[in-house]
Amino acid sequence: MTNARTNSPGGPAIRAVDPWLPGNPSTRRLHQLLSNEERAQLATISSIVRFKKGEQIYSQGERAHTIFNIVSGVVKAYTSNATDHITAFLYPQDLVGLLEEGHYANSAVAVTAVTAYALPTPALRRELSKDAELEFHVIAKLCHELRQAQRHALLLAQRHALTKLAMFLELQEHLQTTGENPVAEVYLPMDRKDIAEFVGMSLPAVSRGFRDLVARRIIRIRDRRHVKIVDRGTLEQLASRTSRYPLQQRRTKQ
Amino acid sequence: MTNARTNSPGGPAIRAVDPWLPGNPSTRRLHQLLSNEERAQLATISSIVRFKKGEQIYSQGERAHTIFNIVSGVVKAYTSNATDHITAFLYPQDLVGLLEEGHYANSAVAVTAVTAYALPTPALRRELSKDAELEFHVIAKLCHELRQAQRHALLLAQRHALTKLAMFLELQEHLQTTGENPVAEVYLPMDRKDIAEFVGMSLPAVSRGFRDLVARRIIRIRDRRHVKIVDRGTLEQLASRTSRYPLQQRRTKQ
DNA sequence: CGCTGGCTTGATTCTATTCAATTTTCGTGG
DNA sequence: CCACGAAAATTGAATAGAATCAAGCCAGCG
Repeated sequence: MTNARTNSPGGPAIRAVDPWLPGNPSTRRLHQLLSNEERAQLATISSIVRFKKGEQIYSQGERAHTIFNIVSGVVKAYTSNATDHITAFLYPQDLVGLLEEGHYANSAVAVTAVTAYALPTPALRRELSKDAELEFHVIAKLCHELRQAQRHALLLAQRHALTKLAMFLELQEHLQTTGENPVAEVYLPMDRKDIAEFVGMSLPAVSRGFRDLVARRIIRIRDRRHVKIVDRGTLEQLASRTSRYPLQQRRTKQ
Repeated sequence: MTNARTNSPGGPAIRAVDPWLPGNPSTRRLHQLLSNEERAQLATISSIVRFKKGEQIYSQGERAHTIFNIVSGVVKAYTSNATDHITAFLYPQDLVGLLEEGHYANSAVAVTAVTAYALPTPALRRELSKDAELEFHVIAKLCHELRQAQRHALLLAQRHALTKLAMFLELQEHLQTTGENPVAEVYLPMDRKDIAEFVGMSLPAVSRGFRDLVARRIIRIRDRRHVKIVDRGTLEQLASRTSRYPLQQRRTKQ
């Protein structure tokens, strides 16, 4: 881990859907929540750190002094409790380093080369307590991550390999969509094993899944890490495939 | 929904593990985070609401004006997107009513009779912006819910019915543990179908799962909703059963 | 007392896991 | 730059386990 006490392009940034006031549920837009002033303010207490591909960022249970804010690159967060399980893939403008009583609640590894701001928790706390607006932004981000985790859970609850993979691709695409343009290709920085651990299936099943999606002309694979969605209609249909035992309507008294 | 503008026993309360300063990872204690003053303060902007068993509390996509803080009873949060899927069971001192751009991000139904504080979001925002400490507590609670969601995901990623059920029982037991005493019996307020939707298996599979746990003398079932854990050792072993394809160790450069 | 809804159980089918063998990719050193 | 070796990914065949469909059971309630 390289550590250089430099303030750099703009300062920390947080990307999320604002839970509070705004608009209509279909337009769900990701915003950069911090103002330039806030970013500058946070920059004063943060330092830039770099990690090589595959490098450990922190480990579960370690004393936590730092929260990270990704500038570039991709990080995976995982728990190695029983079966290895990837909790989330984290992209630029995400916060990494969830705490639990002053210790990290999961582990994190750089999937690609990563640049990040390191925010010392005590200084961060101090900064937050000075600025309610800033604190709101953190709350917004946490709500966002919570929803994200719930979508992940929804994915894991699916029973068909293709459904899971379809949802996975849509998730990744969504994460990579900045602003308007709906990226031509989904970029998959992680390897197949990581995907398997994220979607909760075996590695061969992931492999077969991709093969089948290609065979059915739903996606095209340029290269292990670049997937083009050819037939979005069918993909969405797969992703929301409803086939679960008792589809008897649920009652709602009153 | 009965609505009575009364301030009542103590005011809103939040239960969570404090992410920040404290202690050691094994002791992980759930605290009541709000001081009496804070609770009183929140009580002034909140009203008490009651829901009957089975009553809808809010629905996904609705304009959200209110966040709920459970006083007594149990709530289930779910998405009905594709396959029905229960996101979480919520207990007293939890916050319900996750927002996304001013709309509810999921639906909620009372599993038992429920009493809750209704906190109007604008007033809540105002109150929060006046009090940084209070805001910290909300952040702490969100971190807690996030971890909770990740545990749920870990459960869903398991492939064996018994493993899922074992984890489920431990989760519920943990939620019901107040303070020191490790409750004699786990109380399951939800029906088998709810459990099925939470753990991501079919209803018959849940039924068989419980039957097998009983047959193997790991639990005892007094009544549909009261389960006693007899052989905690084996249960934990099941819950952390490691059987997943390529258990080759993962490398970590540097 | 019989009905209803939640729950259990049985038989079959389906799909992903597993184990194993093979191919491809990629990084490294000659 | 190419050749090699190791890691990643793919593929095949057999198996295990849960979903599904369907029938029966039990408890609570009018």
